[in-house]
Parts: sequence; structure tokens; C-alpha cells
Amino acid sequence: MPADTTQDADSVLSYGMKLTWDINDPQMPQEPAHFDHFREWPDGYVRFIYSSQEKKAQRHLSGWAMRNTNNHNGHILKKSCLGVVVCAQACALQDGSHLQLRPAICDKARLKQQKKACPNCHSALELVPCRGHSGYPVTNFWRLDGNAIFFQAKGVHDHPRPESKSETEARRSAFKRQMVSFHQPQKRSSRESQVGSTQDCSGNLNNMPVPEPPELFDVTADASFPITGQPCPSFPNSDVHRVTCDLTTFQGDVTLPFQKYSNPSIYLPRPPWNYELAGLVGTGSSPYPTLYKDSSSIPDDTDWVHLNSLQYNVSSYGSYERSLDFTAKYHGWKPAHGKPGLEERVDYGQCQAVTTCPYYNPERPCRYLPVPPAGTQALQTVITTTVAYQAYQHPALKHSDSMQEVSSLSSCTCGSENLPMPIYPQALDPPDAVIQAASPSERAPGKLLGDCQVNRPTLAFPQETDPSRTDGADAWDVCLSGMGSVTGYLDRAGQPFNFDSEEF
DNA sequence: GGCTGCGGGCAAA
DNA sequence: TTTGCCCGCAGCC
Repeated sequence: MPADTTQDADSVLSYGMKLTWDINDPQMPQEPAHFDHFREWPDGYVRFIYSSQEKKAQRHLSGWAMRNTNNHNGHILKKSCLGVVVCAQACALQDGSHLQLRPAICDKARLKQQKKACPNCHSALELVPCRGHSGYPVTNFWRLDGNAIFFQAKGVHDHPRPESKSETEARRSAFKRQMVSFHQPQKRSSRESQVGSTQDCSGNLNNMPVPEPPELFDVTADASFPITGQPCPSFPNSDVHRVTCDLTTFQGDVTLPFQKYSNPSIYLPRPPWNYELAGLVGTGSSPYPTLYKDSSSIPDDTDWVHLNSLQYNVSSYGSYERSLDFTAKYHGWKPAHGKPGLEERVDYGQCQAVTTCPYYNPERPCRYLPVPPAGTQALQTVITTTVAYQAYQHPALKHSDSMQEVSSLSSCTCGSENLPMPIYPQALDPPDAVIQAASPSERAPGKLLGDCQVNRPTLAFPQETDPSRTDGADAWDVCLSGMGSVTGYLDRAGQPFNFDSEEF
């Protein structure tokens, strides 16, 4: 049973998995000695034990769009995944990425959402249901017991990650701000124009200096769609770039792509982005600005560096890569079908191979392969995942052996993306690390690699002996995602980005 | 308006 | 009996 396999793997890393318990147990582990760091994107058959003081756990938050499901048990909150909303035509955005909206939790709102058009191609939107748990949606269970919040997930999400809740909220709030700032000047100009103009005062957007077609605006203007100025959800005070984005750029770099960057662990996988990062790695940019006090702490081992560059892409694979693959499958985009596959759009070289490397085992991603003892994990994981990948000879891999190597490595690292790490709060100091990560002086583009880095089990890589690396995976998953937003935006827009780390 | 939690009720396995 | 799912309601933001 997959759950067993996964649990074996997770038990090495997650405190919650170390203990034997089930969410339905009459008696839960009493007074856990440690707690897991909150994980925004739990995936697989995992269990975590959060502190009852953990705000996000208290709110039963999840990056996935989870809706409440009645399990007729007042002590256990059950939620099921709604999947992700994508463009029915699977249109590619300007940067090659794809639309992945967060389904509205409310049924009514969700129906309304699906009636909207794709902000990019105006095609219909499509809800991709989650079928990761024996054909049913992945379910999450929450249970408060004593000073601990027990979390158990059942199923492996078989769809791309949607926007996280924070992203969606941030985007909406940003949109509202934009609309407010947009209409206020309009009113002023309208009043002014009334003096010597026959222009109607209906506030029609056609009267506005918006260079885009009104219909585009109508679509884009819906708060349910990503908009330009997509804020970095993890950075509530990212008004700097919100402000710099006006309505005239709504259709510019499309909003959507930008949205994607808001969470590297979710969206970075897109080809151009990976490509950029790969280049950054090659230029010597530190992949660990958020994890190491200085670049000198980074092992000089070229393989290590190489691996990290892959690990960056790993995230991609573990999330958006899956998305791409899923989308491709979902819409019959496989190159074999004679249509240009995603990987055929651009020659991204090695990185593209990683980027487009799909996993063709939706039922059991490599991440759920058994995890060997800590000392041998890295190597063995590579081996096993290599085998796994060889099982499916992706067209892109046929081009080069190195590609295959890369894919294998990425798959192995991706495999650990969602593996929970044992969290020992007393041994960490996430805020410091985060602050460091958020330091403007540390905004080296390559730091995004840290996201992947931290999402890997420390035990798997002997190089990671830095005490500061004993942090929790998901704390980084969240925090560094924010960094992804920042760096992503910086990389693309080249604009200064100020924020504070209060949310951390 | 939307999110969230709760709970009644129904259907299928 | 269990599980999944629909629906309505209320509180909250």
C-alpha cells in the first residue's frame, strides 16, 4: 500500500510520522515532545503533529484548495481537495506557463468562477478535480488534541498546485487596491471632462486610457483572476511592486506568469524561469543565500552545485512540472500526439529537459519510493529514481544522456520535496534565517534554489551539516516561496522590491 | 461575497 | 457501517 511506503519514508523525517497514530485513534499521542513545522503543501499519505499554537494549523490552512467535508465526527475536521482550475484550452502564457487558479471553496463561488473566461485566451475555464485518493479527492484530517494539532493526509494530489490561499487573497486585495486607485482618478478626470465633453459618466472603461481591449479588461478585472501587480502573497507589504503595476500592464507580462513566480515551489518550474536559474547557477550565484551566512559556506563540490541547480528544478518537477505534464496529458499535449509539446517550444537544453520532464506515474510519484537509511539516502534515491525514469523514456531524454541524468536527479530531489522534516523548534531559528533571506542585500537571484534545498531532508545530504539547516521544511516552503516571488519579480522586472518579514 | 465550520441527509459500497 | 458528497446555515472577514 502506498501509504505504508510513504509513511516509511516520512517516518524518517517527520516527527508526526515517527509516532504511531491514526487520526481516528481513540487516543492520540499525549504531549508530543516535538512538533512539525507547518506544511502548506502536504502531499501523500503523511501525518504531522503541529503545535496547538501554530496559527496556520489552527486555521486548518492548506495551499491546496480544500473544502470542508462532513464526516459526521465533530472531533475530526475532514477536508477534501477541490483540485485546480485551468484553462480548458491549456493555453500557454507568454512565458510558457499555464494558468492554474485556485478553485473557490464555496460551491456557488466556484460555479461562478468556472463561468469566467481564461484571462489569457478567453477560453473556458476548467476545473480539474482531484482524484488522488483512490479516485476520490485527497482528504486532509485535522484533530485538536491537547496541545497538539494532528494532521493526516490521505492521497496524492494528481493535479497541479493551484494558487495558494495567500496568493489568491493577496491578489484580490491588490486588485481591489488597483481598482480603487484606478477609479478615483477616473472620477476626477470624469468630473473634469464633464465641463467640456459629451463623454458619458458611466465610468465606462472605454473612456479610460487603458490600451487594452475592454473585453480583456473585463475578464482580467475579475478578482478571481490573477492580475498584474500580483503581489507576493508571503509578503503582505509588497506594495512597492503592486504600485508599480498599473492597469495598462494588465495584459503585459500577463499577470498570470507573475502570479506563478510568487511561489517558486509551485510555479518556478516553468521553462523560462528554470532556464534563468540554471544560468544563474552557472554564473556562480549563490543558491543558498537564505541558508548560509555567506556563499563560502556552500560546498565547492561541483557535483553539489550541480545537484542544487537541479534541486531547484526539482521543485518544479514536484509541482509545476507535474502540472505541465498533467496539463499535457489532460489536454492531449503529449508530443507523441503530433502536436508540439511543451518541451518543443523552445530549446532549453539541459534545463529544459528537467523542466519538461514529466512523471508518468501519477499514481505514485517517485517521491514515494522507499527512503533508505539516512547515510545512503541520497545515492540510493538517485539510483531508484533513475530507474524509475528510465522506465519511461521521455522524448526529451532521448536527446542526451545528460538530460536523463538531470531528470533522474531532479526526480530524486523532487521526491523529497514533500517529505516532511522532523522539526525541533527549540533547535531552530527560522525567523533569523528568514530575515536573512529577506535581506535586500541577499537578493541574489539564485537564492531561489534554497527553496528546493530546504525541502530536502537534511539527512540525505552530508553536505548539509550546517546547524542552520535543521529548520523545518515547510516553514521554508512557505517563507522561501515568498522569496521566489521577490526574486522572480526582480529578475523579470528588475525593480527594487521592499518588504518586511513580519509574516514570518 | 467568499471562506469556514457544522451538521442533516442521501446514496453507494 | 463507512465513506463521499450535497446542501443549508451561521459566523466571520
